[in-house]
Amino acid sequence: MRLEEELKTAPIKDPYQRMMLNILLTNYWMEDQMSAIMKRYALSKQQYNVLRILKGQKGNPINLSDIQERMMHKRSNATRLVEKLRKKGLVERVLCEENRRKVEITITQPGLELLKEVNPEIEAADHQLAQSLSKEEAVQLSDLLEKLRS
Amino acid sequence: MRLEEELKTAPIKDPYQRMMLNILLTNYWMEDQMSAIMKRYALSKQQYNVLRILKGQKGNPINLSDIQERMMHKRSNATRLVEKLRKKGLVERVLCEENRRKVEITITQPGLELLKEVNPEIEAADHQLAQSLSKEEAVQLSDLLEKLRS
DNA sequence: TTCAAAACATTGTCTATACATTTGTCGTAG
DNA sequence: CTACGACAAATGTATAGACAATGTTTTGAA
Repeated sequence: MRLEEELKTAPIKDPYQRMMLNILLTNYWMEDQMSAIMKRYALSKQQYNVLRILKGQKGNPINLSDIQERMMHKRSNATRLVEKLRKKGLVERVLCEENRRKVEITITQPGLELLKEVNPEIEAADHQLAQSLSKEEAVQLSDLLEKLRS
Repeated sequence: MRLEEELKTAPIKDPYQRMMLNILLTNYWMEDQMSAIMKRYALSKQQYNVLRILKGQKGNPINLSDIQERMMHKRSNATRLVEKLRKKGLVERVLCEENRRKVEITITQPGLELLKEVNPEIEAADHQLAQSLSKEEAVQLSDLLEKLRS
């Protein structure tokens, strides 16, 4: 949907500024949809993000600062995020013995099972949201975004 | 920059999910940069957003629910946002006499002057951030995003 | 005419985020 | 061996955001 129409604003002439606003708006649009799913599982998007990172570890523990590095929102507080996941029994914290400054985090069985439930829904939502684009267009969009960030 | 490299994750095969993550990541990347500018003017991104909407009104007042409708973050709290801007003297609130449920908001002279200072910086930042894309690519990216949201 | 519903805005509360500071641990130069 | 800087995590605090509940004013149908 056309940016100006959606924001009910006058035409934005500068193509770069228009692109930036389009990215912001699309992001909000996506988060709107996604948060509906997350909410049903009582996960914030950051919590889901962390769980996915842990799953990507395939059983290997990872410490807090490495989690933080892999999160999108670098500024959010990994300690408290993980603590919330721990209280729900989705992750485990173990003090690292070799280097006691570090804390190793692993996903638990219940955490894995939760992901097994949530992931297909997310994937379905991704497809549903993206239904107006072909696969080729999706690839093209990724390419442009990656070029933008380069 | 390649998504997987940036998130230090295994290859994401599904092109739609990859695109979605790319949008999220690009958005974070942009907000990171933008918030640096906003902070120097002590404006949150939503506050800036509201000021821009008001400026787009060209002096005509607009009420709170119309502001909310034009904001990207529909869920944020227009009352409190505007109240913060009012405390800084950037906007004015007048109770609408014809329909006393409404409150009319207008941008003040200091508000306009602040925008006159901030906008060029934002525009410059937009261009600087987007320097790796041609104008044509920026247009193409906007088109794809708008098609995605259609 | 009246009153229930709708429209607008405000307020309250809980959680998330940003940012700075503090605490505990390690490595190493002197 | 020890003092200091760097590192990793935890904590404190202020602000923003989400969401529900509430308070007014207007509207429109019975």
